Amino acid sequence: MMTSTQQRSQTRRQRVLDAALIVFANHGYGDSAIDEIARASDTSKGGLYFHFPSKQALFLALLDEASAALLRRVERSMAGVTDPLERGDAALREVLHVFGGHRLLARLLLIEALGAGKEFSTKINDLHAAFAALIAECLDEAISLGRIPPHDTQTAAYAWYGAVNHVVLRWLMTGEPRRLEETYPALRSLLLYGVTGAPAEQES
Amino acid sequence: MMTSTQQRSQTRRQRVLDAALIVFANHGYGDSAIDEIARASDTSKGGLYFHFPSKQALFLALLDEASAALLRRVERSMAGVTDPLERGDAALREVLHVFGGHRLLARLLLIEALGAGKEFSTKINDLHAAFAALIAECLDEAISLGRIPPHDTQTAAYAWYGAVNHVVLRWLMTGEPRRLEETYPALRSLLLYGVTGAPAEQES
Amino acid sequence: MMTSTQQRSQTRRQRVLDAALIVFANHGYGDSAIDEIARASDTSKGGLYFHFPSKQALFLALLDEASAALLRRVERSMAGVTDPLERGDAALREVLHVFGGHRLLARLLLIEALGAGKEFSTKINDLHAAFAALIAECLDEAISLGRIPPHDTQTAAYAWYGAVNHVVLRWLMTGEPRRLEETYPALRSLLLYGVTGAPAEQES
Amino acid sequence: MMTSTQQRSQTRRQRVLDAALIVFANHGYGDSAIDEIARASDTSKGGLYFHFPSKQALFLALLDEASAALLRRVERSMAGVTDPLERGDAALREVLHVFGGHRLLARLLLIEALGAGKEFSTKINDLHAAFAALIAECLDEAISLGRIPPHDTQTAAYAWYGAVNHVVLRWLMTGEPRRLEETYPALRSLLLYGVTGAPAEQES
DNA sequence: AATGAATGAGCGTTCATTCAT
DNA sequence: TATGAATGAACGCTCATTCAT
Repeated sequence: MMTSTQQRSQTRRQRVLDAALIVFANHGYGDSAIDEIARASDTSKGGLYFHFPSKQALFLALLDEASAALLRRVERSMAGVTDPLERGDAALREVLHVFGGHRLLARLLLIEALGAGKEFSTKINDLHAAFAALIAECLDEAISLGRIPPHDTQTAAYAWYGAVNHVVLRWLMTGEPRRLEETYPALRSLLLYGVTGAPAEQES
Repeated sequence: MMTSTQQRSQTRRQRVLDAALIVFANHGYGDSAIDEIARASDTSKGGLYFHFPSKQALFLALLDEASAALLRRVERSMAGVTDPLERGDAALREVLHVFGGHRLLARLLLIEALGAGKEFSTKINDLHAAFAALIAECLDEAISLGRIPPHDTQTAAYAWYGAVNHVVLRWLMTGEPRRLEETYPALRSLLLYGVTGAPAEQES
Repeated sequence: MMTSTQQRSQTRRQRVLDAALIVFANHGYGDSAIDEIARASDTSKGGLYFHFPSKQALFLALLDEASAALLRRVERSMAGVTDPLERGDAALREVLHVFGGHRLLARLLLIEALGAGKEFSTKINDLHAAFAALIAECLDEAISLGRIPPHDTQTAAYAWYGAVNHVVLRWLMTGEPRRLEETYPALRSLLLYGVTGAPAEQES
Repeated sequence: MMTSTQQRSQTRRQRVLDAALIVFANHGYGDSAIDEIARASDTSKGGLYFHFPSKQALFLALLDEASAALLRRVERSMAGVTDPLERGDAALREVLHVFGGHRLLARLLLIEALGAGKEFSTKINDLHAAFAALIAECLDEAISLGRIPPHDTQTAAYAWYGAVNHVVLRWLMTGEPRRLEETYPALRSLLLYGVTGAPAEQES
């Protein structure tokens, strides 16, 4: 049970994280000033430093939270879907849905976290690896079920995620297409059947 | 005909660009000091500023040069290949080959240029768009030849490039696989046939 | 009521202004380094920038303060003197007295502020205009009282102030005369009666 | 007799001085770049340094030339005028005439030369002293002729010149009055008779 | 817990001057 | 004589971090 003091502390901590998302996602890590985040969280610089020991730690905490939120939602959308390929499909839909609804989250994870320096690579690596594991698991299960032929599921999983990411990136940087989720059919088709398309329906 | 003074000037300009690639690719744009680039090019800071009016201009010139070199090589590898799908295949091989042989180039274009700030988005957008156009052209031609079914070639082209990029990214950040070009078969298969694999030979 | 923190902050702000007067007046605006002003105020560079957003702003604040102080003293010396010509006389005495006692203030306002660039012209213009207005007011009143004949009081007022300034300038640059206030009789006579001297007493 | 090579050298030297007047008068000493003067004189930086050993030397040469030209014209206008007070009057008219027709010269001598640093004070002092000597000589002669009563001619001469300067300054900084020479009557009256005006015409 | 004044290392940029050609 | 590439010291300013209150 939390005392009200602890609650207020948590609230403020969250306010800082919220502001940090906005500021970091808009200016990038290097061009974001602690001052601005403090101002945006209605806190003083000293207050911010009470909750986070350094700018780096704040950014890492933000990446942690953002990655975890994204993964949680994707995992939940996959839970309960028994067919492995449909599970991958659910992941695809959810990624597009989440990023499509959280432009800032997308900017943070796909753009700003990358160029922020080696200190953060690990975090981003972890996220990529977690996603790849999620997808690779689907593929491996599909293979073991004989639904798809065996292949290098590691590389395929990374490629799968990269394809999605890059489409999100285009949306972030050019604004096209207007609604990110419009890309779902094309992505689904490419990932399932490649550019050569679905196999001709049997029974010609 | 060039005077020897002009020749030395060009040489020095190139030395600066070479050093800039190394420094920017290793530390990122924000964490690279002009001082360090000057030192690495065996030049004075003032000398560097004689050739490039600002840090930003230097980075942009480097991005220009790197993008152009990459595109040139990929386009050359596609030239003369008549079959559109084989042309895409050639592009895939060449991208893996170039990046596999130029880790710094890969870091610069895939990692550091992204997070360096809005001023550089345009340049990176241009590169992405140029690649997408190259691939979309292959796909469109393949469609018009009846080799593959019609679909959203824009999105597919971005996804195609994104899949490749992300595999390169894994290689850059984790070192796996040891030789980037090992990913070629898996990527080729995924892009052509998706995760469901090549259609069973038809035996017409 | 001020907290002691705020008090110390005000103190430090004033220390910076004091040091700025010394440094700017001795080296001129362009040749004064912010570092030196910081050192002279027993402050860090960052501390200085906390109180003044730029070198220019610091110089402007200093000009503001110095101009206001000078004007305030001259206006006070004129207050309560009913005869307009005696009021002008009081202004003359006070200007010589203030500048004679504040060599740095004189250097700042008469020498360094002029050549510091167009950004500061406005400030100096304002000071000149305020002085001219003060004098022109005396002259206009004297005219309306019939004490002196009507003439171009604007130009006369600027000339009046210019005559004084230039004598101060000589004192600043050559050190002559030793005590600036020695110039009072000659200036008074020139301004009142010109080089042709006082009219022969009328003995009505 | 000059060889054509020497002539060309003199020409170029003069071109540099002409450009320097424009650039220094417009930006001030500190904010003028040697580069810009070189460009404005259709010369290279190295070429400029052939004629003048340093920026300081160039500025000094320019001040020398400008001061000498001004003094020469004023002295010529006074030559041949026998009445000492009319000689002062001629000087006044000529100063207003020269500055009124050479805004850049006026800026250079009255504004930019002052704040340019201690190195140039001597030059400006010399100019002021020369002017004061010119005026003081008139006054002394007028006194010895009994035309005006004896007084501190040194201070009066400086004040005389300062009054004129300040009116020129107002014209430079505010643009008023439109034609500088319009200030002549007011200045003449002030300098001759002071603010109390011409002695009442005899025979009232 | 929170404030905000203060610190100081570090950076991008400028520019008078030099010098090989 | 003249060119312009090169030098390097110096400067204004920023900002993550600290700390007295």
